[in-house]
This record gives sequence, C-alpha cells and structure tokens, in this order.
Amino acid sequence: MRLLPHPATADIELTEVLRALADPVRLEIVVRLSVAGELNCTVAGDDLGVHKSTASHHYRTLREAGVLLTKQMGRLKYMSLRRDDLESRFPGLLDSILAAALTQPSAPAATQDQPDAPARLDLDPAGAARADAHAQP
Amino acid sequence: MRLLPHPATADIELTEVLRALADPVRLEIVVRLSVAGELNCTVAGDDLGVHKSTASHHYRTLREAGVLLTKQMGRLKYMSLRRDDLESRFPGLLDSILAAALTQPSAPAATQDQPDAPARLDLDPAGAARADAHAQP
DNA sequence: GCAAATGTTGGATGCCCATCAAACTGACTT
DNA sequence: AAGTCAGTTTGATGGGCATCCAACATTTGC
Repeated sequence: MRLLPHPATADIELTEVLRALADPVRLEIVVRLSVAGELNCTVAGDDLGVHKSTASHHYRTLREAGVLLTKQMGRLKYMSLRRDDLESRFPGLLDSILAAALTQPSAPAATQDQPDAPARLDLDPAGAARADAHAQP
Repeated sequence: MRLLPHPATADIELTEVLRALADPVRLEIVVRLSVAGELNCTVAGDDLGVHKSTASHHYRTLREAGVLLTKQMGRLKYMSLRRDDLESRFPGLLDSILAAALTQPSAPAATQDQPDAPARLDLDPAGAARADAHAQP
C-alpha cells in the first residue's frame, strides 16, 4: 500500500478547491465519496457519462487541489475525501458544499438510460469489495 | 432606482456559484462586498489589477451566478451580496467561503506597487458616498 | 509467460474564459 | 449642446480545460 503525492494541508488553496468542486462531474465524484467513504476509480466513475480517461483526469484535479486522498493497493486505487484536512483548513466549507450538493442533485448522464430508476446513487455493491480489500492488501 | 435582472433564488445553481467564486479576482470582489456591504463598480474594482472592462465582466458573472445584486441609482451602480438568498438556498456556504477567504487573503496585483502598505483593504472612503447616495436618489 | 483488469498518459480537438483596448451608452453637469 | 463620468459591449487574443481515443504501465490470475 502506498500513497500518491498530495499537497500538504497548509498548502491547500481556497480557489483551487472551489475550482475543483465547480465541475458537475467532479462534484458528483465528491458526493459519492462522501456517501461511500472510500471508492476505487472504477466504482467512483461508474455511470458518470464520461470516458474513463476523463474521470482519471478529474481524480488528478481533485487530488492536486487537496480534496481527496488516493492510496494504491495492489492493482486498485482507493480514493477518499480529506475531510479532516479540509475542515481544519477551511472550517465548514466542505460540509456546506456537500449539504448543498445533496439538496440539489446533479443527474449523471448515464441515468438517462433508465428514466424510471428509483434511486440515483447505487454504491452499495462496492461496500463488500472495499471491506475485503482492506482486510488483506 | 432600478434593479438589473437577476436569477431567482430557486434558480441559483451550486456549481455556478462555486465557479463564480473560484476566480481570485471575483473572490476578492465578494470579500470587499462582504466587508463594505455595498459598493459601486469603481470602488469595488479599485486596485484589482485588471482593466475596468474585465472587472465589469466579473460583475456580470457574479450577478448571473446569483451571488450579487446590482441596482442602478442615477449614473452609478451599486452591488451587494445576496446573503439571505444564498443562505436560504445553500445554508452556511457563503459564510464558510468568506471565512476561508479572510484567513487566506489573496493579494491584489496593485498592492505590489506599495509593498509597505499597512492594510490591504481600504474601503472606508466609499462609506460616506454610499450613505449620501442612498439618502436622495 | 500470457492474458485480463485497472488506471494513467499522450496527442488532438473544440470550447470556454480571463484579459485588454477601443468604441459605445446613459446620466449628470455646465 | 457639449463635455464628463460610470460602466458596458464588442472584437481580438491567448491560455486553460473537458473530452475522447489510442497506447501504455502495472498488477493479478491462469
């Protein structure tokens, strides 16, 4: 298990964080991470409506802005929000943005394929896999 | 006195607000408005380091995102933050961003002309003018 | 070793945007 | 009416960015 390079908490800049979260796709990724806690790239980017390389680009943007933390475990990379770091640097910021995003959900493009889908967020299938992955890297 | 067109509170979108505030110049404008309450374009754009037409473009962006409100009084236009509207739409969002921006001040470009300047925000001179302007339009 | 799975990287493309300069509009002043 | 002030609009320009596709790197499994 190894961590990818991230900016130090003190180096996180407000405008970079805001710019990172101002993109609907990236905001959706952050919302998913806030719900699931930790996701690998495939699950986090599922049904986002963008190519996987585009999603990878967004992960990089979010990581370099200091919003999320990425650790590699075997062939998978798990991402999680830097909640504590962001809270200490910009108190209340992430929470208010997440709360706002949850009251104003952005429809992922792929959701249009099934207009009658009851719920828009379907992250549970990854839960078991995550738990397993953490047990024995 | 007449108001310029603004989006309704319910139409304010989170990503638009974040995108509007993700620019250092626009964030500085918002910070100034949060301190002064109300400013005309000339004062709000003073020492920002950008051309006045660029500043005007930023005012438009902020207004169309629903961040600020503009009313014309005679030959001047006064801008103010839509604090209540934003608070009701995205509770805590603006306050946390303003608090973060105040702890991490962005240096306006023109400040470099006077490196020994004691304070970076000099908005009081407009205070009297504002009060006068409101008395008798 | 070979193949599959998981992401990343490297063009390529097209769009959006921040910026400036100049011209313009609207309102007040003389 | 002419001039001035405050701000906007209209190109023009340059840079950044979101996106895709294809190729690559790395790890795991047979």
